[in-house]
Amino acid sequence: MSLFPSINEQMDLITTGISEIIPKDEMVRKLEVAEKTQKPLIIKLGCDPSRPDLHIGHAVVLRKLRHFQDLGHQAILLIGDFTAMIGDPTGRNKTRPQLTIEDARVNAQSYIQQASIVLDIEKLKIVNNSEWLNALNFQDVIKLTSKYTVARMIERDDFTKRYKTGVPISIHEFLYPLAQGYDSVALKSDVELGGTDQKFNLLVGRDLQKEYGIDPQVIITTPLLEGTDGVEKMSKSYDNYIGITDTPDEIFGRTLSIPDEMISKYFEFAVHMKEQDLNEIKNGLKNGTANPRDLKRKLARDIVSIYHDETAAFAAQENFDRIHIKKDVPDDIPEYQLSGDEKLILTMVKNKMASSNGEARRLIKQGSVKLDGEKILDIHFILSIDGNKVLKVGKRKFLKVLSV
RNA sequence: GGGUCGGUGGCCGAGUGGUCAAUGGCAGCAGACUGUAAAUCUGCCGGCGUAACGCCUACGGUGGUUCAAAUCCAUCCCGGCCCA
Repeated sequence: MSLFPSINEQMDLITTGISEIIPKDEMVRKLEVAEKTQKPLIIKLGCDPSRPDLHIGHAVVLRKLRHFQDLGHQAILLIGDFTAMIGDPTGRNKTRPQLTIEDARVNAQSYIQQASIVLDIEKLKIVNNSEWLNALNFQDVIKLTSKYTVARMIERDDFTKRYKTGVPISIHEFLYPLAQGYDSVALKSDVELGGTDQKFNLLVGRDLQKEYGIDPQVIITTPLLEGTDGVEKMSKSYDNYIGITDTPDEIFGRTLSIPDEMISKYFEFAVHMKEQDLNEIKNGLKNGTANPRDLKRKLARDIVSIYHDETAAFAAQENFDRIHIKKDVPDDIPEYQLSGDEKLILTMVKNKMASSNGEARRLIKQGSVKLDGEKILDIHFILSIDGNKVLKVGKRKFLKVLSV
């Protein structure tokens, strides 16, 4: 009995939902060796604990790692606690902030917890790269740097750009790809996963393994999912993300806001829909038989279902309809106990419906504040104790004001 | 080490003695519209108290000149580029 499914079956799963696999025949060869020796392959995925908030864009590659777990291989989640102190320059036009090891630790815990929604945490091996990178002495580092040339390093787009436009590049940033590559040496990884933006770093790992006399890793890149704006890659800094830990209402609403052209890409990579169903959707969109609105609602429900469950998905849809279509009040809204007469402005600031008194006034003047459906335009309005009321600010901030 | 240019609000970037809480863009927020939290248009967009208005805090740090400084001077810190 083999530990693994057939090579073909494995390759089918491995090659779905990815961007590139380099080189493909080596992947097959490694699977053959695994089959022969009955030893699982070591699959490495590095994570950067400088940003602990996972979104469904991260989930694309996490799910790929999960695929390898499901095929019986050894998945390793590498926490870049050491490299976080360097700061990954990838895709940046400026130096990334460097973290302290303590920050990195705390973030890593949160990362792992969120990742466990996607991964089989029981079978997952988690390692910190400080384990071996801390142990390197200066001589080791020099040896490591001697394996790579400046010319190859500045080939990288982001470095080239920064160099040309006079944005500073610190020497330590050159060390990041080398450190990440050294991780592959230390782990003797057979495969390393990463987003397409990680291609350079992944390839460095492959090169370094060769230099250190290790069978070089295959690299698999997954596409970067665009954010809800459909343009920039999903990222917290663009505020176009759907967080893994977001509430069902948030996930639902944010998903609906993606541009129509993104629908099938989201089904493919965020939901990992089966090819057959996916084709159906693509065709429906192409020849106009499918309504993008309905597809998007399904997409939103599917995504909520992944990170919560189906019941939550339908509840979120109902809430959404109530607020945006029927312009009604959602189910659970925060409550606030009024203890006496209070200026409306104060209530708004206290309940974080406005960030300052000035903003609260502005909101009132702009006619975005409603009390029990009635527009309040007087910035001096006083909330008094005469029964419970619902305060609405903007489109989706609600507060139940209790007064007894 | 030398030369030179620069450090402005969340970000980018104008401003070079008073009319500057500081043009413009991005982001953010609100309103209208929409199948949508998208797109578009309009408005707002440092803080505090208002009716027009006032006050406080801000233009790398510190100290100065001046009735008056983001703007001038001194000094320090940080960065880019060029030369060595």
